[in-house]
Amino acid sequence: MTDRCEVRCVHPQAVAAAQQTMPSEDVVAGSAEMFRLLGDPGRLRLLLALRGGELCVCDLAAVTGASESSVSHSLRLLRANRAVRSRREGRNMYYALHDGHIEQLLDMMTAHMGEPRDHFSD
Amino acid sequence: MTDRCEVRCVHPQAVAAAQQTMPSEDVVAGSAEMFRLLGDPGRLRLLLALRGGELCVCDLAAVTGASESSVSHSLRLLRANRAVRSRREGRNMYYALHDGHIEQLLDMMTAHMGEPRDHFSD
DNA sequence: CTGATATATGAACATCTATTCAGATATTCA
DNA sequence: TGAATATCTGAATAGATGTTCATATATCAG
Repeated sequence: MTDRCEVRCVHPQAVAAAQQTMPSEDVVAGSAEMFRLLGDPGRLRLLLALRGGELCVCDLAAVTGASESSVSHSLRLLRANRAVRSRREGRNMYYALHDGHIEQLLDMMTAHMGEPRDHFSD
Repeated sequence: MTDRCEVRCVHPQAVAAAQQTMPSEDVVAGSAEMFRLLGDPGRLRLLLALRGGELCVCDLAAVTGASESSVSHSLRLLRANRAVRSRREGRNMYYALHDGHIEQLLDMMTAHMGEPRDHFSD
């Protein structure tokens, strides 16, 4: 990564300042990946359903309207990225939100989306 | 939407409770769309760069390393979904985070990603 | 063990998406 | 006006992604 940039129209100090506050590559990649997981309506519904407490796979399928196979695939992704954790009880697997951060993100976003929009901003 | 579900293994009261706390379809779709926008590393970098204040397109291209065309496409999406707002000054377009909610989401996620991970959770 | 149930998994496929490239638009300056 | 600069836009394309279907695994009841 060089300090020189190819373009000619830059405000150098603003660019330098922005580069310094940019999180590490790992944090950026991890954050993007987590946001991406939350960015699918099916997966998001799964997580929203889990805000009230743990549910098993077929419960989640019933709540969200997706197939159990699709739900299972989604949960695997979510678990691999620590968005949910799982617990087996007999034949059932119970899934829950992994931690409070996830729930905070969900609540913040849904609250934001529920607010009336301001026309005069662009 | 019927109250009856096709599967036989459900815990009916847990499912009913989860369905009641599920946000409206609009809120779910809007939230997913916003999360999806944040879920691309290129777009996420743009937003992170804007935490320190407004920048023009070629500044953003320089900070993130993406082409100006790609940046412009990304900004259009972000603006259409109210993640950023724009302001023209002469030949330059200055972009800024649309509101504090966006910044909160970014900060919460990057802070979460920066934390050390707990091995004993699954 | 055998059958039934709940979940997980792999492959295939159709769909979506981000980038690039070429060219259009808008603004400034001479 | 015409040249130069900054940004935008549409089309095309290569790659990623979510779902389905079929099948595998795991647990329990008898």
